[in-house]
Amino acid sequence: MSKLILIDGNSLANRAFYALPPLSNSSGLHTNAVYGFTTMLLKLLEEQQPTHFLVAFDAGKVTFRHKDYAEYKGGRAKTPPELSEQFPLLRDLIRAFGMAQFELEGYEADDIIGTLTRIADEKGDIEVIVVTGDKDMLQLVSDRVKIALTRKGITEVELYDKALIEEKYGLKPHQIIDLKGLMGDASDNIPGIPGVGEKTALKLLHEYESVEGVLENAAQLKGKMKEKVEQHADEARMSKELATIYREVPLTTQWEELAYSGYEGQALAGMFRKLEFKSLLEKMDFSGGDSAEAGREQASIEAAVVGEDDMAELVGILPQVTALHVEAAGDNPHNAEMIGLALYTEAKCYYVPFERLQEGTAEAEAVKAWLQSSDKALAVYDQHRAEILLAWRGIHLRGTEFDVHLAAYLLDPTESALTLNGLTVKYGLPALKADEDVFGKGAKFQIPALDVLCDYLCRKAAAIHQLTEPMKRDLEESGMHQLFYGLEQPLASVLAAMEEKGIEVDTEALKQYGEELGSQLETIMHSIYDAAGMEFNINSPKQLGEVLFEKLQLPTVKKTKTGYSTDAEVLEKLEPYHPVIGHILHFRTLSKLQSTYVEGLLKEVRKDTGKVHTYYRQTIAATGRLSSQYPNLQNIPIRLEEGRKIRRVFVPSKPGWSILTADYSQIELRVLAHISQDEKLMEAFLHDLDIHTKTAMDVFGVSESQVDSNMRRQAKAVNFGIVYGISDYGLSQNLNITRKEAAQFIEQYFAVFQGVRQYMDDIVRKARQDGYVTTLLQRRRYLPEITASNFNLRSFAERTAMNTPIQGTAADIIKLAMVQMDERLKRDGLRSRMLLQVHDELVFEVPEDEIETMKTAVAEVMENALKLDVPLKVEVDTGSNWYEAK
DNA sequence: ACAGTCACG
DNA sequence: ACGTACGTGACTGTC
Repeated sequence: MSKLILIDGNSLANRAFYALPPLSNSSGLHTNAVYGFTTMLLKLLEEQQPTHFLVAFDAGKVTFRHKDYAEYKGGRAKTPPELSEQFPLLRDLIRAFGMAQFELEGYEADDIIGTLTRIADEKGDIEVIVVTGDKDMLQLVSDRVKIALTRKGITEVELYDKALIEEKYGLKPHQIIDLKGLMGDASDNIPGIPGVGEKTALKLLHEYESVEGVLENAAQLKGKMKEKVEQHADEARMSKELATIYREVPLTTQWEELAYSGYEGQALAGMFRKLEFKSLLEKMDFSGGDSAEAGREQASIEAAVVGEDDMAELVGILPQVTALHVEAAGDNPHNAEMIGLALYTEAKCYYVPFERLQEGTAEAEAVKAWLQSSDKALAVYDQHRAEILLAWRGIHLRGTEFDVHLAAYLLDPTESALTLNGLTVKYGLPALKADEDVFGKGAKFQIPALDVLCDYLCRKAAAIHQLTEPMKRDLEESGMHQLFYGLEQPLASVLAAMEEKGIEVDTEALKQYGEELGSQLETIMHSIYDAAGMEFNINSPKQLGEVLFEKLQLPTVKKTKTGYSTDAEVLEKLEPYHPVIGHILHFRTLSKLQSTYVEGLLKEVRKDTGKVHTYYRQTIAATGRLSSQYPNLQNIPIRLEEGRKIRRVFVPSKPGWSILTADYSQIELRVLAHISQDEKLMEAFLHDLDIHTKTAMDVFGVSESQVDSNMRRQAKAVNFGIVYGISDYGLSQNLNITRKEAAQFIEQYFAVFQGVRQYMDDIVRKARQDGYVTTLLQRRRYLPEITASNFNLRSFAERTAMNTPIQGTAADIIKLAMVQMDERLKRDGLRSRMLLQVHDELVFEVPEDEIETMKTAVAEVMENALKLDVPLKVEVDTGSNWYEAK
């Protein structure tokens, strides 16, 4: 017996679209409907094992139903673009599944399906399952035909046969159209009889069988009901007609064309890769088939653990090694436990437990020398991390030519995982396990048996090798070749060196500061308990909320998902109401300093060196900035004097040396001036004016002497807003003014800085057109949500489109300066060392005799790192610690 | 693991 | 009308 599955394509696509959260691939295509559709198809194939398959689609805007009834489906919301753009993908997907698909101008999918079920009914010897979200289709149910109605979600369906319809409605399948004739259907704009809903309609049908039966017997009805039925008889007849599926569509399709014999793995895998359905790719087994190019099956690879006696063989094959992987346990490479190295050659892969390199044998030394030699071109995964790991063990890795991790970041900086496993999926390479699956996670972390470990790490090295060519191609295609080789890759080594060097912390001073904070906190804590009249955990927002808003009955300003908001903004508004508020604000400030900057920092100081070694993350921030961890040295307090004092504990590592800081002044606004070519803004920087004062003069239309501190403050906020991708709401929040006033400021700003307005308009348009924005150095960020119909998502993407080229170009510039400064220090044989980067600031430690040289050199390098049409300005300062150098 | 809060540019 | 300024990381409390 044959089994035919008929899919109502439009209905299912809609279902999937609204049932699933937004989802898009890296080129900005929305894919949630396609994803839902895919899971549905896979489930049907597995559970039903059909012999025939067809997906039917609606075609043409106007069907015969519109000709009969112009309002048909009127008032229905237009299909959002996020969905309509998925239909072509859906077509491709069905093709990749090897299934028949069909549409016919002037007919809807349900008419095609209705016609096929009629043919099946006549033909006999076949079972049909129709999959749809449309209850009307129940009218097609027969002995041979069942309807699978989607329930919540997408893959869950309820299978209706005659018995179930009888049980649920007490109706025969053909009476479904009578039901709809009476009750109508708001979503298709089918009227029915007003005031008749499902309950009444069913009662009437149980009594009179059909619409016609009800109308004939209208006289027997009572009161309002009688009136309604008589008045709307024509609507009822028409509604029934509209609801009736047309089952005589002139189909030319031959039965054989619907035959389904399964999909071809490579075609489907290719489609999944295009759509970036990573979880499906990983879950499904696409092996088999005759394709020589492996597919995703776990090919067996030649892998060997290098034992003490095998070192000579290893040394022999070193020239053939093309890929290297360094594995260690722990997130922080500065204190991670080394596991070992995997060295890949075309013929065989070698796993080298790290102990092999520490045996002091001639062979071990040869391997170390090889690692440090520039005379090779290896592919690696995360060169920066590998360099740090090896550097702590006295090995200075060189000769790395390509880094698939760093390349993956440039190709899509918003991708959060960037795991090797994820990359193999994306590039259709043999499956690789996730680290978590091999090592376990958190407390369960465990290094597996040697053979498992060897196999896994060798597979990693093989994957790195195989990813290299396609990823280089992609980098080239997106114009980021130079960014990679000229900037990011050299930077990785510069960062590793800075981090390994570390920065000295005066732990005694830090502890003393901690004690002062501790006694102050103690005092404030008691003041708070006294003022509140009770003791509670001030650090608990929940308890604090209860005290302030329930016990003390203070007015609630703002709420969070879970309760009352007690953040600084709220507390500042409450300050006049109760003396406890001021204490709480102060307590918060000091307790933050104590926990994060005293205790937190002390934990990160290495006992052996007395230094902290932050880990700069080069592949985290979507804009191209660095981030800093363990500890984060990019958010050390400065704005408030109390916190700023922390900076005193960051000191030079040698007596008599100084800390030198160099800040870019207004780098983002200068970048904006260059990108937008705005005349006024460029002129301001060409004359090196105080940009906020100048903005105030222009926006408020006053002379320099008339600009008071408040005007300057407001102008400064406007400038910030411009950089962030301005909105009146955001500015109004920041300045505590009304939205209208904020909108006025913005309008006045744009009236003066017309080039900036032009840039903002252009960049958003370009983002919509290309799906991404770029920095001056071609760093790219995709913004799939720029075309969203959801206002919030779209607005966010628009602001990001405005901000990313600015913030990202500033990041490009300081990165360039770092690489150039590193070269400069080497070239001039200076002893000064670069210690930190804080987005627009570099920190060095310098010996006394290099202070003047360095002041000049740093400013020169930073100011000329990239030539813009406005000058870059750098302010340099020195002092005995980070606090004094500013 | 997540939410709330707050430190920085 | 919609409701957020852009980009990060660390700590505490709570579930």
